[in-house]
Amino acid sequence: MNTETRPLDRIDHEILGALQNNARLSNKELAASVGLAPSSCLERVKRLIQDGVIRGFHADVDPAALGVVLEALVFVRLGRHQPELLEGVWTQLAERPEVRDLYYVAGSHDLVVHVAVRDVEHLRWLVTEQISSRAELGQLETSLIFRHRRSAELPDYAREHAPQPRGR
Amino acid sequence: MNTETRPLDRIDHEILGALQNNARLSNKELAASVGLAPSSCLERVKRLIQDGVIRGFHADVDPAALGVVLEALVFVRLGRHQPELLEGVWTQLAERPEVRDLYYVAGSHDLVVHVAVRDVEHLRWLVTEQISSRAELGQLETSLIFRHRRSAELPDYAREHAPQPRGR
DNA sequence: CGCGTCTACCGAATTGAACTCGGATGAACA
DNA sequence: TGTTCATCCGAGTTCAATTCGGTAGACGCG
Repeated sequence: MNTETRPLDRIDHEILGALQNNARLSNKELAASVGLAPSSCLERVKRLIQDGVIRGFHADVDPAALGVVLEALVFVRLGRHQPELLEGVWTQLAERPEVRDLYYVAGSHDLVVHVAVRDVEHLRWLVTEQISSRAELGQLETSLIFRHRRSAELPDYAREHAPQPRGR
Repeated sequence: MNTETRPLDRIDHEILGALQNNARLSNKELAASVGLAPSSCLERVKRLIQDGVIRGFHADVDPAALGVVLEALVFVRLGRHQPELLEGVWTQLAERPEVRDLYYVAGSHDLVVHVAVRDVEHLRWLVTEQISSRAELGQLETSLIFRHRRSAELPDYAREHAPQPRGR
């Protein structure tokens, strides 16, 4: 997606910024905030979704309300660097509900896994039974998360150089 | 928030699950999927927001469309462990637009910072000028992110033990 | 047990937004 | 300077969101 499509203009970037902060903005409000008629604004939003620029809309829920009392980062070093091995581990980890974020990185670790668990025993089980056994002999380190903050909005480096809106 | 409030029942959990995956579900569809009338469903969603269980709704935008060509994890070890020092570093980092996630963790690192940058030079600048200078002489390691996956939905450990819906 | 209260439910009615569509406008290009 | 085309607008229609009055179980208490 997002291939062979017209570059985003200033208004598109404003729409993306607004929807990252509040995905429930009504189309009417959104249109007003970017200076378009509702019909025109709706067209743009649909196009952004269609083109894959907007991947989805998600509610941000308090983990504590769901019984998540513990989160951790698990740093994994794989034994041998076989691309096929990585693919398998990646897929299996990505499917686990406890995994909130999965990073494949360069450097002294290979994988960084952000997990949300029920309690300490659950964490122990997850790390030893589910991760360690698949990580093929690599080093493994688990760090409890004391505090975590996630930003809603991505930086927009393309905004400044965006072309002027077309049309009338 | 979310203090001194009735525990969530089965239907609340279903609502939370649905909205995490698609925050733009119409209230009518949502109501149908959880087996409530639209008016009753709307009441519940409002209450969940009011109680802070739902913290917000966010569009998930493709970073590439915003000119993000590089992401990295920066592992920071602070020099001395003074709570006040941490507070200052935390706040300053959290305010930087490049920072997508900020973790304060136990273990061999203190801070893990997920950043999204324009290019390599931008990353160098961010790490040396903005992070290193504030980290008070700690060790610092930067790992490029080759691949990243984020799950939309949190695991729900409270769901199974949730009380039955009340009312009629 | 029987009563009162309370909470969550529903459904009808109203408001308002979402969405469609025909026509106009200005930019780009030849 | 004429043609093309994407984007815009606004009126009209459809349909969802929201309000509100009334009801039915659950619960606590006498």
